[in-house]
Amino acid sequence: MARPQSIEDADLLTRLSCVFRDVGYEGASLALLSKATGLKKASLYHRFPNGKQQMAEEVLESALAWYETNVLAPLRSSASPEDRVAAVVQKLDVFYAGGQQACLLNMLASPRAEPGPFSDAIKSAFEALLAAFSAVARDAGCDAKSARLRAERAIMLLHGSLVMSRGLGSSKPFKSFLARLADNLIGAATSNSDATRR
Amino acid sequence: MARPQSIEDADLLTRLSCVFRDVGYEGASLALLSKATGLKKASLYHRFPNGKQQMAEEVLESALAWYETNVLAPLRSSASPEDRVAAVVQKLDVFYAGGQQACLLNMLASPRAEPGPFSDAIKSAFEALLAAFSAVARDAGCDAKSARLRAERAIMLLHGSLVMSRGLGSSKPFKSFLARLADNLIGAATSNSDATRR
DNA sequence: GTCTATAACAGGATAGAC
DNA sequence: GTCTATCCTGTTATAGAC
Repeated sequence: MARPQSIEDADLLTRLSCVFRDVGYEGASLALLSKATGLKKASLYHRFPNGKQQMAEEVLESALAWYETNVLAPLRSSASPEDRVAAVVQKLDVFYAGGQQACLLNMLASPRAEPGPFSDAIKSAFEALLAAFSAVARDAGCDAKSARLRAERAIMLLHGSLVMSRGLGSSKPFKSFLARLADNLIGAATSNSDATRR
Repeated sequence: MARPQSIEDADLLTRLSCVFRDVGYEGASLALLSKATGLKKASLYHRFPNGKQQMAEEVLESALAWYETNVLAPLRSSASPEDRVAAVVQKLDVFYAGGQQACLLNMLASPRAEPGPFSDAIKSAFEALLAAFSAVARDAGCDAKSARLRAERAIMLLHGSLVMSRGLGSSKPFKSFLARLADNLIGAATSNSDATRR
């Protein structure tokens, strides 16, 4: 080609992602996105003909692909539950930059129930993580019901810790979540007696 | 006065609050705020000379006052820990409309660490809730350290359940959080042995 | 593929009539 | 106190040169 891309697709999406995660969809102006990527607005439109919405869509898609590879797949591996969770803890720490980067699922969520261009992707992302966490808890000895409860709780703790970290301006809540994830998910899983306990 | 207010302050703040909670600060355009309140833009500026920021500030202030009266004060009352938590569960269900309304602490939070006009209020709101939850856990028999961990966990679960409810378009996660709050906060509080457990 | 320039519009904010 | 009308800036989006 005459003129090469001045920035690779992957890098581009990463930089766009940072903006959306920092300020959300409405807050992400083209000026901001342009500055973050080093590309002028017109160049961004060349890469993303449908504008900001397409950028957010591809950023989300890319993030979910990363999640699938680095979080969901390891959770489904044949390693021991302990090893799987330990690996995922590492990846989550990277993905959320130690609690300093918010989650797109929160920042791109739609008002109340329904519509929004991202609702479907967000919903299925939650469901996929729920299923993957449930599976590892079951493999650790939980019955189906308590495994699902633990998975649900783990997701709540993940997102809650991110919200709290952002609100307090400290990564401590997120770090604390990571430190306790294994225990929450697969600790003392005696397959019974925990459906109604903490 | 010649012309009476067409809407009372409290009602006005409630309606503004709904918009900010639904779409966040950036997403809350004056057009949206105007439609939600029935007041034209100029009228909103008459009530809030500093514009949108002042609206958000007063909405936040008002929400925190409600929280103080209906959540924090009951948590500090002299009733039994069980009764205090039960009362708060009721109030939280109302405040978050059964999980259908997001939390301002999440929707008004600033990018990354620092600045933002709401950061300080948000931070101290988290700290106040942390202290109040801790106190009730201590009164239920937890030692200081595990009480604080339980309080932190409860806040994570609260906000995580709200994020999850919004993402899934279902109030189930929030309802599930409410159902387990008492157990998480004051269940089986034997004052020891739970600092490193789930 | 990237840029400068600009169009078309929405957003926040104000002036002044009633 | 509320309104209509208006201003100005920032935002999204496109055209066309290089």
